Amino acid sequence: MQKENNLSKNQQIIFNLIHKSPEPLKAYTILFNVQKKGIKAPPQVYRVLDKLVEMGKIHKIESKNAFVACRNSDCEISKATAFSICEKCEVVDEISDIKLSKYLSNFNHKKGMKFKRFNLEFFGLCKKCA
Amino acid sequence: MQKENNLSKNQQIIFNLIHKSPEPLKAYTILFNVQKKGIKAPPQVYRVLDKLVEMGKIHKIESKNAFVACRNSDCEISKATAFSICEKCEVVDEISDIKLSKYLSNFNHKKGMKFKRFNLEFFGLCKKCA
DNA sequence: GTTAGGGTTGTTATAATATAACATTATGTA
DNA sequence: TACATAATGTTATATTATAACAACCCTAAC
Ligand SMILES: [Zn+2]
Ligand SMILES: [Zn+2]
Ligand SMILES: [Zn+2]
Ligand SMILES: [Zn+2]
Repeated sequence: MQKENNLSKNQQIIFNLIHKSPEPLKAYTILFNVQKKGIKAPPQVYRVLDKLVEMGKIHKIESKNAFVACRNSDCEISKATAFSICEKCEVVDEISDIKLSKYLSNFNHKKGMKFKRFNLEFFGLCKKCA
Repeated sequence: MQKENNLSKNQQIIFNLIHKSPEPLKAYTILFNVQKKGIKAPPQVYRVLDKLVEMGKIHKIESKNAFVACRNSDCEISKATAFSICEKCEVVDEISDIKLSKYLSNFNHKKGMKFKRFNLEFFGLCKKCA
């Protein structure tokens, strides 16, 4: 089994790349960037991405089909994620706001559905672009 | 200019299809279903989908790349959307909760970003599947 | 040490989602 | 009419993601 924080070779390569990127990375951008390290085909990238998401090391920005490293002590394994996204410069920040997270985690659906997880994406203009 | 609630031919065809569907529809499912009505190519579908989203008549469920009709008086032109998604049966419901909507619309990012729009997706098990 | 199982990797092919680019046709309005 | 704008039609292609199968590397049990 995978020891905590002990990533396999490909996982380490791809996580490093995402972690040091200032912006969300798309799967094929990642592929292009790791081909010199021997990762040659899409399935290799997507497998690692799936695994890293599952571990809470990265998150998928659904509206952009792109991936960012978790900046928030691995987000309880990705159960509660929130992002701000600038519509102009496309900068993405992970929001870590305990109150917001608590509020949403405790939100109860009228229809009695029990939530295990949420993802929230805010859009607007960042300070620089406003 | 487009009069309110006055959709063009293709817009009407595609909106009707989505509106009467009990579940989110994907673009190519829509394409398949409207080919007998003369809409033959992907760009025709995607153009209409973009327009209907812009009008707030439908919403895109980003995590599923699928579209649902707005059940909530057109959601202030899609500025504030929230959905519950069952991870087992995949049923999707639009959440209309004034308090939640107010809370999120008034949420202010620490970094001073001014939000214009948000999308929230909750995941869990619906009553039937729980 | 051998064997069996799980996790990871490598590889080819293909499926599914989405857009570029350009020509044409309708609709509203000056 | 004549112009502008929105909507449509069409071909080709780009982008995102998965299926399917073989090989390899651990480690734990026998
Ligand atoms: Zn996180
Ligand atoms: Zn910006
Ligand atoms: Zn709505
Ligand atoms: Zn269900």
